[in-house]
Amino acid sequence: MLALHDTATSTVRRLLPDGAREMSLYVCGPTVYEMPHLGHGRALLVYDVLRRFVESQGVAVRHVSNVTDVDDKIIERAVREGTTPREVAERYEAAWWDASDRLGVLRPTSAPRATEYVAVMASMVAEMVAKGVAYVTPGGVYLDAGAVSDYGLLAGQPLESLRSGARVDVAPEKRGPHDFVLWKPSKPGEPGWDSPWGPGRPGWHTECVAMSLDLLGDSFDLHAGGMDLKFPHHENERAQAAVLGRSFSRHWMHHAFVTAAGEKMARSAGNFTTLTELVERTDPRAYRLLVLRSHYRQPLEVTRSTVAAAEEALERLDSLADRLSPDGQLLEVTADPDVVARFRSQMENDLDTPAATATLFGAVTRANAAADSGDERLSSSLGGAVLQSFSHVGLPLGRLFGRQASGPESAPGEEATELLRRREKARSDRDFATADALRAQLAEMGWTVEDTPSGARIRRSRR
RNA sequence: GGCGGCGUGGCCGAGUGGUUUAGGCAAGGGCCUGCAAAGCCCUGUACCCGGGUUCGAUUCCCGGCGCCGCCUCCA
Repeated sequence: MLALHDTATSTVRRLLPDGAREMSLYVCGPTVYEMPHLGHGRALLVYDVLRRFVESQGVAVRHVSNVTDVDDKIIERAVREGTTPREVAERYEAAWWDASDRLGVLRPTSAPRATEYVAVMASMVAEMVAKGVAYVTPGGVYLDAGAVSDYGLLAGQPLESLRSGARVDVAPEKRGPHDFVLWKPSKPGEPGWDSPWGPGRPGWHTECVAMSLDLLGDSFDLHAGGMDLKFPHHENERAQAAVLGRSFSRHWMHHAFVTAAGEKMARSAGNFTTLTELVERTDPRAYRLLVLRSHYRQPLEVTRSTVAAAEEALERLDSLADRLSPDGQLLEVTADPDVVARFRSQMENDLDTPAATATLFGAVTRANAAADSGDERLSSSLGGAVLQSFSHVGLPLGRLFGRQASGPESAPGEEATELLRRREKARSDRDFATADALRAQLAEMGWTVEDTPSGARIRRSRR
């Protein structure tokens, strides 16, 4: 059974009860005011791997992830560009899903937008005001954090030691330093909705509570997001749920960041590479492999060179897949049960994807060795376990799945085919000078030729 | 200032009180090949520094040094 690190208890503990057939998952989604970057890509991949793995074990996943489409940053950008917040949000939401799709990430089962939930959020705020745990000021409606007995659980330290206002001014109307805004007034011209507290918009922390409770129920299995969301965002979500008497998430998962030259990659820091750029430049599966080869709670350095190394590693995997199954059809073989079991138990141990992929790479070597020595049964069962296990975490193997497979460059054109045919002829005539010249010509065109016992094979060269 | 984490061979990245040990990429040697490519085999005496515990520490403890994250919007 899958055990996962839980931020609330700082322990690795079982995620689902025995015999569970369904899992409910809430992942905090993006604020759509800028292009998604590599860090978002890692988030997308980490939770996609989790979801697919759980599903491969026969558990259905209800996966909700929000899109924040009303926010100060969106408004700022719209003002700067002389367009509407709505146009900005639509543009970057489209970019988000496009990048997600290209990474091979499953869409959430629901992806609600903040603007679609304003009424629900407003009534939630009203409920908190009615209960006397929230108060109204000219600068907005605030939740009294003091009303929550265990406020600060996810922060992992005493509240007094938090440096409120150390880096940013505390709003003067706040009664307590940890109080946070539930509803903020809109200035004229900004997006706003009518409310008992005047035209305004909901605070960010209210969004995810409203959506998760509404779509997953009062109590659900897992709430997830980046490390930076632990506090205050997730803490504040908990606070609202607590105050409303809802039990909320049973487990909290937080993943570590992508770093660039050791520093956190962030849109606000400006040190980011766009996800769109990555998936255009490389095989998106390489990024998934890179993510799989590190642990989700450790920072991951993503550079051209680490991505390139992942592409080479992927090449090794694809080669095996093609060797065992040149037509791309998964072989009807018994996947080696030891490899499958080992992979599974490593995955179940807090998603130990580095160990699990190491197991698979070990099986790749053994599968190739078996194939070299003509043991087809062994190589297929080992290789089958590799292909099956990787597919369970969203990584289909074989060059048919590579980026070239879908592009215009995927298949050799007439010219390349003709050169290859002539080279085969020259080789059978033992005219190696001509054969080598033709191979060089193909290399010029970006093709690598491999001679196999069953004839020559051609594939795209790496540059 | 508080809290959390990190420092591993050329690079990325796991892990562990001692036998053989991640794994990938890159590099060198070999096998295979007409030559290659792919594949297989072999090769690196890595664990920030200083103490301590121990028969033995990269792994545990203490003290340094360096780096990063959160406490503000942020995956």
